Amino acid sequence: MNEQSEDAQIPSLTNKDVADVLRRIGDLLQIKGEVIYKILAYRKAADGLMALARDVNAIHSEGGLESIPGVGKAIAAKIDELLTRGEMDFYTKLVAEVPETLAELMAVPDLGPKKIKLFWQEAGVTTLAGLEAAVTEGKLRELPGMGPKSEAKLLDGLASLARRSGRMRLGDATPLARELLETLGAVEGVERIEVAGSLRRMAETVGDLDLLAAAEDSAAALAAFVALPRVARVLGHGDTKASVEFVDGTRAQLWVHPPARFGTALQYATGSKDHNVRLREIALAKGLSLSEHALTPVGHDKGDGTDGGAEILCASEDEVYAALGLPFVPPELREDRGEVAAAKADALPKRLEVAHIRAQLHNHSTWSDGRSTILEMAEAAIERGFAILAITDHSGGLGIVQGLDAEGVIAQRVEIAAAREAVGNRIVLLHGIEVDILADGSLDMPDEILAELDVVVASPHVALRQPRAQITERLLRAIRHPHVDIIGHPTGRLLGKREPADLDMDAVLAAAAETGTALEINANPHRLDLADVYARRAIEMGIAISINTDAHAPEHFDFLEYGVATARRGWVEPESVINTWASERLLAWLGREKS
DNA sequence: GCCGTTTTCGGCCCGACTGTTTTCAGTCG
Repeated sequence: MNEQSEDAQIPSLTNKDVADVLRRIGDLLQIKGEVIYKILAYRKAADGLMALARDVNAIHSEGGLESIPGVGKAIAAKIDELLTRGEMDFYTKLVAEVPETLAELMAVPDLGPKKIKLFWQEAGVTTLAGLEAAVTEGKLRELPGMGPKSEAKLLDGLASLARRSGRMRLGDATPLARELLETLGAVEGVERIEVAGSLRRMAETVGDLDLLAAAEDSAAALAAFVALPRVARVLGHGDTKASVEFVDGTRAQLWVHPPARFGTALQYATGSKDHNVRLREIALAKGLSLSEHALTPVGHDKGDGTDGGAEILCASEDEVYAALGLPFVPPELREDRGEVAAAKADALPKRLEVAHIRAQLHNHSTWSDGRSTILEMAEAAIERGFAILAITDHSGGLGIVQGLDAEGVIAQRVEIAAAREAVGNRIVLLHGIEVDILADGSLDMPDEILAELDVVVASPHVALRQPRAQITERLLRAIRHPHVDIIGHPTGRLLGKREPADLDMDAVLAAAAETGTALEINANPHRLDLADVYARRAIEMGIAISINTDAHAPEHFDFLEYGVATARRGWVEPESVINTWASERLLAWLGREKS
């Protein structure tokens, strides 16, 4: 267990808390007018903390802060101060100089550090409310670079900020993007169209939708894009790209490039920014400058137009990576988390595919909160080609959900048997349970019942806000329980709604590794729990991963692609995922004696 | 402020778009 907060004065800070402070420092320094690279360093350090699979407090107590990517001597000293004293002198002095609330203005679209500084110093604007008042009262009108359009843009931006509810979940963005691809793909002259950006990298949440089309003439595609019925406002419309805001506040942009340059353009637009920086470094080492348009020999005069033959055009991303001497790097890995080095060494993870998943081990029926009968779920699973389906209804302690008690489980056997009869040898139907991990760490079902079930998924549902020591101990008890095969959605997070439980993940992962208990990547797009970074650390520790859709109805099996994507982003290979195993092997594993 | 099969110092992307500009500044990705 993590020793911390012995001094009750100092609140325990999460990785996100520390990252937020660093990010705010970056914003305030930028408003102050500090050199851009110092600002970028703070943001990079914040990113490094967010990508961490370990608790920063644990790393701190080991003296390893500088091992965090983007954290060097200076930032490490500042984090140390923050974690040790709960305060950071540098930050205290900074906010005395630059009002802390100015950082929130950075979220206003089309408002950046220069204007914020101007408004602050010349008009006393320090808050969002103050900005709105200043615009409305015309106080900003006479400032340099301001005009009527800029005023209107600020009011628009403020309204848009108030409307926007943060980032979209992958599961919401994907169907929307597919619809857009279909519509825009049908536009005359569009030869190809793809999603790009964080959506193509299958990040768990997406800020806006990036689309990229290949066409010789960009005008038609861009015109169709800004004329989409769901467009509320056109934010920009140029020769090669346009950006819009939909009626629901979602923002989207479309780039159009010639087909011969589609590869570099797609690579560029997919990012991540840091991955692209790595690639450009490699390109430069080869005497090439990489842009969205082409690979251009350094020194090549782009201005005179007479020497254009020297450009290397790439119609596909394969060609871009090949030109750099690298194998294709799948988009999900492009986060600058070591994938470029792995590509160089030809050591990229084996790619997990949806088709590798043969078993679904966490599913519900009408016996708890599912919408379909056991047989309906089984038939749907057969249709999708699964070899094994486990029905794992909730145990009773959930309160809101009508779950099963011991008698209910026994009664359910009859229907399981009937369903097995009906499906014959078309699928292996397992009788399992999703047993609740109660607030005290005990399981909501007698051991003798659990012992007889084919699969036991143990999940936390209630009291997720317990203090770290308590909720961690609770999970550890479940992990060590002899009959628990899989821990379902281990942190209990709901994207955009509920923060993950304050778990000591080091302890959780160590216990899972020691006992051979599998950890779930829950593919429900509201959860995606474990998150990619933890999944990656889990497989490094030899922990078995189970990817499950937690289906409450047949169509929920479609969530599988999100779970698989999360696993890929965690560098998980097929072998580490028990759902990919041959049936005999998986059944033997489920029937094993735990250590 | 970070980082290194290109460096312990000198890089760290730069082009598109908009609005205010008569030649450029700010923002964004």
